[in-house]
Amino acid sequence: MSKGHYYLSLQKKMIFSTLQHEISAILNDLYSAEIESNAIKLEKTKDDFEGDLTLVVFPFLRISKKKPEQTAVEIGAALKDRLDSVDTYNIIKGFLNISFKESFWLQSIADEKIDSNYGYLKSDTTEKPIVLEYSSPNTNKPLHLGHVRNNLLGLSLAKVLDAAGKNVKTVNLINDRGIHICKTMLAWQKWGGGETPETAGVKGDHLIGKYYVLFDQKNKEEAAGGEENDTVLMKEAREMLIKWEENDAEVRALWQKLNDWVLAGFDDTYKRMGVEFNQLYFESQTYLSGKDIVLEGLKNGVLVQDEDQSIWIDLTNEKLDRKILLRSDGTSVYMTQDIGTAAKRMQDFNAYEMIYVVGNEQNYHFDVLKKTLIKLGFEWAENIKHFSYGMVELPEGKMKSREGTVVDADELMDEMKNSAAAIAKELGKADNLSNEEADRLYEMIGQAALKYFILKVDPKKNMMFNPEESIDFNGNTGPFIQYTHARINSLVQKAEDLGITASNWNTEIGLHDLEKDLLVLLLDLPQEIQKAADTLSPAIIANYSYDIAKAFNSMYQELSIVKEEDSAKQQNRLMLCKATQQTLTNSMALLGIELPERM
RNA sequence: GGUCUCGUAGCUCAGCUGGAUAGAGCAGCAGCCUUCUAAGCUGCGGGUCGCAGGUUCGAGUCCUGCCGGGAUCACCA
Repeated sequence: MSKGHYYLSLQKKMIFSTLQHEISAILNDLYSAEIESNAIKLEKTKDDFEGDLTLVVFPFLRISKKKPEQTAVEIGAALKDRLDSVDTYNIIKGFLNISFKESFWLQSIADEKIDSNYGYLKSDTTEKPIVLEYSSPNTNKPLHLGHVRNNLLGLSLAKVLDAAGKNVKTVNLINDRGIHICKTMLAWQKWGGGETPETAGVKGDHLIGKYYVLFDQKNKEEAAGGEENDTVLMKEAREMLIKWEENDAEVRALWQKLNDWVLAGFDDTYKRMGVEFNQLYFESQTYLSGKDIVLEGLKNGVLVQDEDQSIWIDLTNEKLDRKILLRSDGTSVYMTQDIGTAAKRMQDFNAYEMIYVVGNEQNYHFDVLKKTLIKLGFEWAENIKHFSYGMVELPEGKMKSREGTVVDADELMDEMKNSAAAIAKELGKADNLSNEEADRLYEMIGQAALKYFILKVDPKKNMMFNPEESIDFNGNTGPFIQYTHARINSLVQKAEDLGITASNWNTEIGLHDLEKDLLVLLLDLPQEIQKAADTLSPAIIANYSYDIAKAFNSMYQELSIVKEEDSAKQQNRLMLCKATQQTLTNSMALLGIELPERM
């Protein structure tokens, strides 16, 4: 299913399928062998060799019964004979490198409409949606670097899937209840002195985070090295939780007030990152769900009950373990809740597929969840996908809230912005900008730096976040791509000022190698989006964008537009610049990154 | 201990699902701004792809074993 041709854009598809078809016919002609045309593999020719596409002939030696070189010569000659678009070919060992005519490439890009929709498929909203859950924070502390990776991945995945023509719905399940909230409530009540985000002058989530830490400190003091669960404070917190569950008016009011502060704080952070959801779920409303399903499963004999009345699923035959679903006292656990919310969400959206963006430390949990749901008879659970991403590590090791090594999301974004401002001032980039324009620009650059730094890494892998490297805006970074865009913008502007305009490609003239490299790359956007959607990897888009920026800058360095004397060439070059600008805009938008006109 | 996962240049990462001489960025060194933005471009140095076997025309990529790092295996969430 994931054959090479599967990912291709219309243009590339035509090139590939035509070639495959012709090669298949040639093999039949020359060696009377029947080979399915889509079984013929073509790949991009490596940079070190001349050519556009390469056919590896080794697999055909069995049917040609000839040496690799000779087989390649025969196929190459026949191909040139049959296809007008083929310019030349060369053979190195068993590799047949095929070059197309420049006019063919120019015609290919002329046939693509490179506008703000280039590369994007229209989403079919009548299709059953893919429901994408991400973020899913606890309301007892502000968002940190780990959440940032989650949020950025979720944000980008939603855009990538949408661009690939999927109907995507995003949801956020907010963990707003439980013992951790009661701890902060208690701490605020005891030592807060009525402090609010307004009086304290801090965001609500940060204020609450302070009390969560304070509770921990006070509790440690009380325990004095002993059992931290046996303190009076912990007892009070547990009592508060019980009151909460009993709907005690006073406790509920306090809980509501503090949660609202936190959620308002999250909203600011989300807005700044560009994170949005189609629907929010709150655990305070869903935490009881799942129980009915479990009891039903027990009745059906899918689940087992121990002597102490606790209910379990036995997955030892699935290479997993036994897992508890209802405690002996009849209360539910995390898994129970997840079973319930999955079923609810399935109903709410009539989902085709449900994707959970959750860190890889929960691989086992989702394995169990999925298999349990399937055993319980929910066929749709086959379409549950745990998008498991790696942890973010710091140079000094893992983030530990107790050791104060947690990187706060808001502070991080501020630092990125400040770095952008400092560098811009040093380089004199902002001299002609108003204060507001400059401020917007620094924010845009800071965001790009952070987002790109995190999204360019394969999501499955653990990644290292080095603060010093993250504020380096040279090389393979978001600001580098933004800079490329700003350069093009300025260039196009300049050309227009000089009366140089272009709205069509001249397909019958020559192309410089540097122009052709860029042009061919631009034609890849649709297939890169498909690939990113299929593999759920924004990193593919990031690396592709970088390749474009690099190819452009190389060309920019060598070839001038305003000085070009051949006006047909000049127009093509201008067209190429505009196409590059648009392609970069479209690809970076999938990462939630905006590109400035100037910088 | 069981299961999963990762190991590519000094550092951070790519490597198109098995193809050619393994590539970028950062860091280091050397060049390029009176000419479209030098947050740029060009070049140099830097590798036993953790180790050992296997599969085949061909392995960084697939299989097995070992070494090393990480995660997970709660009547926590």
